[in-house]
Amino acid sequence: MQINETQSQEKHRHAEEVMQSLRRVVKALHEYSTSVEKQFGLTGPQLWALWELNRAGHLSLKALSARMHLDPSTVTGVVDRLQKRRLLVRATDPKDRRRVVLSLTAEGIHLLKEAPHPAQGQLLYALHGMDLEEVEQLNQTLKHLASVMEVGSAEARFFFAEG
Amino acid sequence: MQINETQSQEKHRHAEEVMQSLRRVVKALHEYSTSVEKQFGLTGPQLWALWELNRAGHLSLKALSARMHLDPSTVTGVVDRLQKRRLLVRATDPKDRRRVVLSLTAEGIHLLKEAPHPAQGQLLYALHGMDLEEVEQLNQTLKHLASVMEVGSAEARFFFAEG
DNA sequence: CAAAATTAATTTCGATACAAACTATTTGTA
DNA sequence: TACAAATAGTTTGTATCGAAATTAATTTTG
Repeated sequence: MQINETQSQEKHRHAEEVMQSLRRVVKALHEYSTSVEKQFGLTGPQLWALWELNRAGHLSLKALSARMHLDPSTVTGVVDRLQKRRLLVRATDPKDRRRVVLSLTAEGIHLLKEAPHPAQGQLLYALHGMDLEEVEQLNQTLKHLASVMEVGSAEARFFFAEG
Repeated sequence: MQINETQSQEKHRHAEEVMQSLRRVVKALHEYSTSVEKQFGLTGPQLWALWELNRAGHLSLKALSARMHLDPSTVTGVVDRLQKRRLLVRATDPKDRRRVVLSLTAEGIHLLKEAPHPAQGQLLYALHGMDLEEVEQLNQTLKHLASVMEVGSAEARFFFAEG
């Protein structure tokens, strides 16, 4: 098991660096997000919510939060702020009165046309400066990483001890 | 410029998926973090701060926030909570009385010995299930991405319009 | 059909995260 | 040396984020 031992240690080292990089990427995204906020008055998540809503036509709050991979309680807050600015409306679904159906207002649609893509210009810009091959690789590997991490929620709790 | 046009569009598509993956990864990390919190009473950032402090012996608040890629005002809050739990102490540097020097208490050192690695078991677990080659690739590409994104703060603001 | 379980959304609470404003101290300069 | 500029840390204010508890409506079950 010599090889596996060594590999495990190497992965350990890589994990720390991957963590660092993820932090840096998230921070860069945040910086870009606040610069957009100054121009459009919308934060990243707010813009993202509008975008998903526009793409789908209308969505329940639960459906929206599923698409955004966010907790409903988080999305409630985001929607609150968008509603306050009259960019979307809440309506009760008559078929199921628990459900809240969200749809864009004309104002919301108009604003979206002027706003940047929510996939974050910072990221677009960065990917622009990379080889297509590298971009595809990144996409592929990140997707793999995400799916493995989602599955491994329970197992991971008992894993760190051996690392 | 046919090829470059096509490449740009493809990168655009990839950007959206990369964004999605990043969100999913961050969420998975958070989920792991809260599961650790239940066992050790420490959040991810808190554990991370202790870890960095232990590695360095002692650090000013600014130095700690630099290592963590976090704003000093954020770290102030994290340190507040750690100090309240007597896991570290603040001391004024006599050579420069603006500086606050942080060091672990015996209790903090003791707790660290039982705690998991702050690089997040979830991530370790996931990387464990991937080929070493893929892990190295991911590390490399993410590092590249992070550095390009950090540099491109200003340029990116004017880039999204053309995307 | 009535009680129990489930589901959708919200509220509350605490942590993270940063910008901007502020205090205190140190350094640079005129 | 006195005054301006820079630096370290904190405070304040706002947004994000999720867990846990809550409310209201629907579905399942006994």
